[in-house]
Amino acid sequence: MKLATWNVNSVRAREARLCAWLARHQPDVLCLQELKGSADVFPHAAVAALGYSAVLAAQRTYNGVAILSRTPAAAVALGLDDGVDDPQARLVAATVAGVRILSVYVPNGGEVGSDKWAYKLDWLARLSRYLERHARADEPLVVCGDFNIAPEDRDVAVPERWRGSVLCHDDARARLRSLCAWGLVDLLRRVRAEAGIYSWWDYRNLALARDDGLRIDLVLGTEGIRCRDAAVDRDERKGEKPSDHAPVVVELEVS
DNA sequence: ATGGTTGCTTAGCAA
Repeated sequence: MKLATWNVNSVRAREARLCAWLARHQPDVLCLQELKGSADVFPHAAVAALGYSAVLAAQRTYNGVAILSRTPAAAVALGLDDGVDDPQARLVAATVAGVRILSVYVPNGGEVGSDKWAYKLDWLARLSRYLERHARADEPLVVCGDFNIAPEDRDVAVPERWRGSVLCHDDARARLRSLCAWGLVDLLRRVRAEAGIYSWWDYRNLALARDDGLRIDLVLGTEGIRCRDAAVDRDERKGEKPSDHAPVVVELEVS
């Protein structure tokens, strides 16, 4: 199974790029984050013309996640389903070809110490509880998306500058480790150990030209998911009107 | 260095 995850930073602004990318790479599954629009603005017809169907958790203006697949998704579920009154569309789950797939957009967190920061840490704890309630570590499961966390310093071009920030803070990293302790591994790190692999570069300060990036888009998998290959499509960050994130592509084997 | 850029929505917020 070829699976990719991509924060598109508005699906409307990225429709042409999204369709071109799908046609070129033809993944079995593509998880999207930051649709930034209600369900009615999603380009269902355009992706259908390329052979994909999409399921989404969407809202106006902010957030929004989707799972696109060539074989239709089953058992679609939206949100964290924990009784919390939370209008933010940050999780969609579906089963494709026997694999349970979660497309997640973890809160950015604003500034450390802010309300948004508390929401981020709480959201990560709620995601851990979601897995405990709705999933099993001994079944094939992928949790992928924009985690807004660089797991380790090797995932950051200039670790000193980002130390203590919302993307690198120890508390956020600890929540991610807790999530993984349930039974998930960072699949890219099963096949690539080197530093210098990033998935997000700020639009500002010529970050891409200086390769001043962070790897905050992750594909986590249970033991039954083997990763044969993983890479970031850095070229997709270049050219006219790119997202500030590049797609992460993994080749999986399900056992 | 509290800047810088992009997108949504209409000047300000979020990232």
